[in-house]
Amino acid sequence: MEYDFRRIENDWQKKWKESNAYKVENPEFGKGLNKPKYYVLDMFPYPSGAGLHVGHPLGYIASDIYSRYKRLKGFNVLHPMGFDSFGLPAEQYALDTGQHPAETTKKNIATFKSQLDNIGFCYDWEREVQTSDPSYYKWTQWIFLQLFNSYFDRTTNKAKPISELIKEFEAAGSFQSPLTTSQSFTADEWKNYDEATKQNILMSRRLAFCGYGEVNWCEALGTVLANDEVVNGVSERGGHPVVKKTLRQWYLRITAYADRLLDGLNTVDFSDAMKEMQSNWIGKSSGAEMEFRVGSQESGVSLRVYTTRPDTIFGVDFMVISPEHKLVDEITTAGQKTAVEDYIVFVKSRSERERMAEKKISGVFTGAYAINPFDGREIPIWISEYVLAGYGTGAIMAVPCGDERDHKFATHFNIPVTNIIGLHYNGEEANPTKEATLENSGFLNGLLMKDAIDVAIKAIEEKGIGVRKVNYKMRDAAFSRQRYWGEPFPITWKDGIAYPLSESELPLTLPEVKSYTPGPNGEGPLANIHNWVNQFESGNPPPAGGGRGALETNTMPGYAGSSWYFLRYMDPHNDKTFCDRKVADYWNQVDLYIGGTEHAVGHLLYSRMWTKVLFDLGHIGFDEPFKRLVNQGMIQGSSRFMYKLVMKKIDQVQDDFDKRITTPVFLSYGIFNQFKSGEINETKLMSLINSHVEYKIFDFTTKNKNFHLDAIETHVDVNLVDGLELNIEEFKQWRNNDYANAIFVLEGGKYICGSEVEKMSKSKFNTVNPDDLVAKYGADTFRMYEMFLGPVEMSKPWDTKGIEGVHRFLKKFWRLFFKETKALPAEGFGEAFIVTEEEPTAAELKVLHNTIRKIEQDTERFSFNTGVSGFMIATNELTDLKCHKRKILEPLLILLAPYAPHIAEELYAQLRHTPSPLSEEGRGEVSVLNASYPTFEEKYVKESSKAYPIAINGKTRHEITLPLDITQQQVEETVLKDEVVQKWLEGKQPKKIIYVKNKMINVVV
RNA sequence: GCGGGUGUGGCGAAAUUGGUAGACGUACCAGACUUAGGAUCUGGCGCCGUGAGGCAUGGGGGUUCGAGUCCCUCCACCCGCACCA
Repeated sequence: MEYDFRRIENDWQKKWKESNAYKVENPEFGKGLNKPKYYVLDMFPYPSGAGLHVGHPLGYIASDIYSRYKRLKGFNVLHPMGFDSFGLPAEQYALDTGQHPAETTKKNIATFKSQLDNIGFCYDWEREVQTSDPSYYKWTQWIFLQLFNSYFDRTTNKAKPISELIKEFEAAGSFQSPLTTSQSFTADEWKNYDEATKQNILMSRRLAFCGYGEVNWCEALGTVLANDEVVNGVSERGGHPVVKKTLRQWYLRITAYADRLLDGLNTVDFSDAMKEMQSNWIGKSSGAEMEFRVGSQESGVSLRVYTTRPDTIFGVDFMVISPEHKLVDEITTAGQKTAVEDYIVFVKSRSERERMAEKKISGVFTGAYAINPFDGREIPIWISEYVLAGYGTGAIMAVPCGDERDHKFATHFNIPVTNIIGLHYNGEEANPTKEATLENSGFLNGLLMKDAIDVAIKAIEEKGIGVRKVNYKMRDAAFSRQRYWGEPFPITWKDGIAYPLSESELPLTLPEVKSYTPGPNGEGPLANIHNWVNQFESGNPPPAGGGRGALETNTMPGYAGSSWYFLRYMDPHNDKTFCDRKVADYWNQVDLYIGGTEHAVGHLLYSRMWTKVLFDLGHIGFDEPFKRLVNQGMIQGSSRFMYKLVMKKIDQVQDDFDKRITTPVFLSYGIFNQFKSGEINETKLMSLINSHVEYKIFDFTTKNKNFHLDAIETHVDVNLVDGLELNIEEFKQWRNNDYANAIFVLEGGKYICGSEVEKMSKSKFNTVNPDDLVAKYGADTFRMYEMFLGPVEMSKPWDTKGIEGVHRFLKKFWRLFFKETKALPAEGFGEAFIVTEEEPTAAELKVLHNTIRKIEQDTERFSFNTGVSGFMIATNELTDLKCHKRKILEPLLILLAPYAPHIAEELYAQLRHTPSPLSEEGRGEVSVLNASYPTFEEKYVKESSKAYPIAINGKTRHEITLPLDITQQQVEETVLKDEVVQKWLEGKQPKKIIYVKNKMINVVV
């Protein structure tokens, strides 16, 4: 009987669904309370219109194997899936086509789900979450209100309800609480403030707050973006230009958590690269902030700088302030006014991108001088782009002998350099060392720089001109978007004061709209829906109405819903709370989180922060969401190119003269290269083409001087190419027979394509759809092949070619159970089934137990590629042994079940002599899903002897089989007696014989 | 520039602690069985060499009885950050 994967996979997927085989119970409701829990999570997908390609399931398959493995190992495994279904593309699509984002999202989710189900994942779909579902975003809004109603208490480093801050203000004013806004007040003053003042002060302390600030505005998308959504000065999605703009926005006070986000990295198992990316993003540095008096004593103007190297204070040769600095106008002298103004104009004329692209040194002198507080030196103050307004104080003290940029600047503008590190500075380039002994440095002379840092800070503090200070690169996260397709803020505004909706009013659902175009003044589309915006305004009947003002018209960003979804899976249908505390305590942290590196600084930081807030407020019992993170590599596309002949007008780069060629002509890769290199000229090429066809394909001759022949590279669908060879017949039918008459200039009778590794995308025609592969080879083959490609963490280009090998393996595995005959015997499967009840031999048991050990180890350490190879080896060996014994095959099936669940389930059922698919009675009881993992037993794989490699001076020359319990002396005797060894010794006496038990023997001459 | 990663046959890759480099699979070559093969099976397959043997894990150096693995140095490619004071 043949391995009929289509029938098997259909049957079992249906059965599993009917029997709810993947249902996961929470302990309260189910049995199995005594099982330990294990939580495996995939980064849920954004359901794009393009559907899944073969790159997506890589991580899903790995997590699915691991989940199934853990289940067989006796764990209660939570392995859910859902959809991150709010977001820009659906809305952009709505703008273009008028289709409601909810509609397209629904359609896309259906596609994704069917694609995922095809592959046979063990998700409990009853736990599915969709971030755009009101029953889900009700709780996203609820968590937002927690953030809104909390502040970060610096003394305990924890979030606390804002009501406690109010109590504190009422009792003691602002003085108890360090780091208040610039204004400080007494308890009495607080009580006398009007409501607006009070609310303003409170707003400046909330974890989710609204304020004015510079944001990344993307005109093309009509919205602001968070810092991690801007890449190289353009939007991550779409690559549109992004500019700085001051707007009223919501923010998350993630900076308050900077230290805890950093410290938390020590408690989780993430890759070094991932931890590094996150800590770079947070960008903590410590040093001092200090004031320099500008000009004379009487001026009263001072310049505040931030430095990590206060030890270099005597090496300050100039100051630099950013072009946007507040003091620019104030300190610029009359003489420098024009120069400074010109420079500011120049800076403003350049976009962020240009600024990044060319790093030329530029700057201008203000004419003003600052005074070094320790030696009274006059220090010129310059303006330059290389000092950023957004970091530190927007001003620096420049120490050219120790800082590369300062040095370049000094050299460029001929500013004299003070050397405070003696021979460590060579006059040519800066030396940023901390190990040098200070010179020319007043009271710091003779100190090692790294020790002087602290001494200097103390001196600065004693003088009252500055303080020790920690700085972060990370900014508070912009949390509002001027879009429709996102969670509405449960906030109304009245007289400039934000009022939260009450919990019972959630979810605040999105209104139906007809148009998705933005509202006035950079507001989102919701601003146009007046009924909706004013639903809580007086005029509407209570309780909703009541004069509470207009709703906030921004919506939350894409990362809102994904910042806590892992909690909702635990308790997805709870309508009393986002996740019951007892349930959260049971499932606890995600034990294993699998996803791509692209979320290193966005999603991961946000969800870590939200977890910490929910922890601080007592809603959950852990403050890191993900115990272990594994990053799957990206599967790149392997693009294929064809070379199409075109006519180009002389001097014209772009062309549309294709029309002049009446029949498309494609050059094979080699011909194309020869043509490009000039080995083949136009005339020769024409003759090559004409030898293929009798008719003329050009409506003019190449003699026409205004035109010349050229060939351009175009993508061709990788699915039409076998390796590099184009399937010409299939190609002719591509795109509705567009190329039915195309002419191909071949090499060696074949059309060879060019190739290149690129990102997998529809526009490059290099995507491969898992559905096609599943249809052709089956889900089990597909799963195992994806794993067989290489280590999960590694990026690699997709190549369909090797899939045959994995498929052959499964067929061979099948033949351990069934005789392969053409037709099904009339009675059914019985005839072909060749499994026996015989006792296994030692050799067979050895194969089995070696395999148990290998698969278990490889699965544990995420080495699925070698795991698959382990199955192949076992199958090859058992085939050679002609082993068809149940006692060997049954445990083997359990090992295989996580990797290839369908075939394992089918054969497991066959072993139990039940008809397949299972009869009603048998269902559930015999499923391989509920089997228990076989136990490795050392005794079956123990050897009594080993074929030792014999090396002479480290080079393997020979092999001798020796018992394992042999002594060094016996080894030496046996080895020296050996003829081959004698030959290599050439009569000399060995200096030493190294014997490593069970490894090797080395004879040193 | 800084940080992280990777470099092994024609290709994807193995080698878990320093111990027979190239498992497993593809591709390719030869053969068997077949009306047929995109089925299956057998054998070969790092490079040079008829052979003995020599050379091989990006290059160079080192430690060691022994190095793909450890150390130093250089090179290439990929990813992330990029004037962060």
